[in-house]
Amino acid sequence: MDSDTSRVSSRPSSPEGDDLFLSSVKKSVGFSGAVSSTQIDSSPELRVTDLQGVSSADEDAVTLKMLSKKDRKLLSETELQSMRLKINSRERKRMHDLNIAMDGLREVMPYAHGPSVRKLSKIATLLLARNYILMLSSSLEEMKRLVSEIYGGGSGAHHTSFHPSSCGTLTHAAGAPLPGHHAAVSHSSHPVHHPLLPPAVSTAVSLSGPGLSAVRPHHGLIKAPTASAGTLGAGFQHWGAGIPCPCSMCQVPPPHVPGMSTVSMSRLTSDSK
DNA sequence: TAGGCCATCTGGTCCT
DNA sequence: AGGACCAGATGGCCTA
Repeated sequence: MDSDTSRVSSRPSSPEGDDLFLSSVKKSVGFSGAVSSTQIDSSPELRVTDLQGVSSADEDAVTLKMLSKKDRKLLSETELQSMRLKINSRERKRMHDLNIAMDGLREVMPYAHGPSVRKLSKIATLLLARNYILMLSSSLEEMKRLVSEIYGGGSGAHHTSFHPSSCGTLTHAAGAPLPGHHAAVSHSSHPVHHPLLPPAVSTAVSLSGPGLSAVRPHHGLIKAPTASAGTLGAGFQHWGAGIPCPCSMCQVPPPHVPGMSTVSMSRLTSDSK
């Protein structure tokens, strides 16, 4: 959702000017080593976004990286510079890939897409994604429960016939939402259709959530979370209709929404050492 | 002008 | 050894 056109265009997350920079560097600097690596990389005009095409510099960097740290101290300015440039290039590429992934996440988020809409910030994207996943998980659970009640014939229709319609699940599709609930959501300019709900109960996934109070609302697109937004850890919040209901009946933990601690990221676990 | 967001550089650490 | 990952620092752009 590259909605922030002005910003995106003026400051693309993807280094598209690699070739241009490469040529400019070759021209103006020529890898003579006359300019420090800091100067080269920091200068907008001389920024080298991808030096992997520079075979000579690359070879130097590879060769130099085989040397010990002691040896590196003895390296010439040019050699160190080449090394730095290559490392910087890799880091840029890594961050570029991260931004691509972030854009991909934005695209699937229930948020207004369009050239006139500002792009979600990274933190907002992550938090919205989290809330969205929680909402979907809750909805799925509710679906399962409903299906089991319908076809299972169980007597435990604990609240199929009566339940706050604000829960925003299929159970309440025919009901009118509670005023309070909707008031809490109402990103009315960016309605989001609940993936499991008919348009009549479509809702919006709010960014309000743990830590979000510190996130600046995106320039009017995202209403600043109200003080009513509690912590997710204490239970689901009423981010809005369609958001997991906090009532005792609905407050079923999502079918194992993997928290950060359980995500199979060896890196994360190893970091706790 | 202040503050938010971002890209980039950089040095360090960890993993393969 | 080489690369990935991370976090701090820095500076630019944009909006309120």
